[in-house]
Amino acid sequence: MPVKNMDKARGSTTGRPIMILLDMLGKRWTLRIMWELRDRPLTFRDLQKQCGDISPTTLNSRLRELRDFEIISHDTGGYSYTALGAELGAQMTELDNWSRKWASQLNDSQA
Amino acid sequence: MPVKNMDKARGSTTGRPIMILLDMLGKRWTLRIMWELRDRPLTFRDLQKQCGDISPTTLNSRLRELRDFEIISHDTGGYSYTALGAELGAQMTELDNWSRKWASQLNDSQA
DNA sequence: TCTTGACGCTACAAAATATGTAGCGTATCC
DNA sequence: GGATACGCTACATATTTTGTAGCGTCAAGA
Repeated sequence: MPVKNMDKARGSTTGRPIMILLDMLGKRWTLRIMWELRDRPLTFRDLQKQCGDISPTTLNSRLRELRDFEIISHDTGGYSYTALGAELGAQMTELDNWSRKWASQLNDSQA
Repeated sequence: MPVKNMDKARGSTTGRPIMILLDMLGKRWTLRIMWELRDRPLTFRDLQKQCGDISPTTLNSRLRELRDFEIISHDTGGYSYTALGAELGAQMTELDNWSRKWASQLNDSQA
């Protein structure tokens, strides 16, 4: 089942939600932005600082996409997850857990 | 705790595992490749077909990175997850579940 | 043995995407 | 009204990705 207003997603002609999601998350900085928002709202400038060397052009373009898809929203407190976005944000924590395990195993195999 | 041989990750100077992971997954096609491998091994050419219009240059570069990080391996059957990679692959299923919920909610809010 | 097919790639110029710096317009606080 | 923080936009440069072509290896079949 294709999704409305998701037609222009980069890598997908099917319109399948997972393809649209993978396409969006696969753009540079998108996952990082989701990660940085994991436990508090951040302003545009906060995000620039947290992400180090992201350009404002790119940051704005990612934030717009995340807003269009209702994963984040913007109000006076800054940018933060929507209710549904928070569930995706929770996956960031899973990735963090996995990455720690991964790092220790890689160190072992190189010891 | 920085990770050995992860120094050249694009977006991160810290060497923190999560940063390296987000950086890798944030490159175009990496998530898609992980997704396509979710329930069977695929050859290089299978992956090209499944991914539609990925260029062999990019595919090779992503596969190399995933192999270097021991997330996938390559043998006579094709490319497939390592044991640890499979745990990351399982997250792909979570993303799929989330994306379906997301799609139906987006459709509602646009109805 | 010759050919056909699949395999995993590499080369390289062109196109798309991201960067870095500068700075604009608005609002708020003193 | 001067200083500060806000969310951006402009635009030339740099990096990344694409698309097409094709190479070298191997194994099966005629």
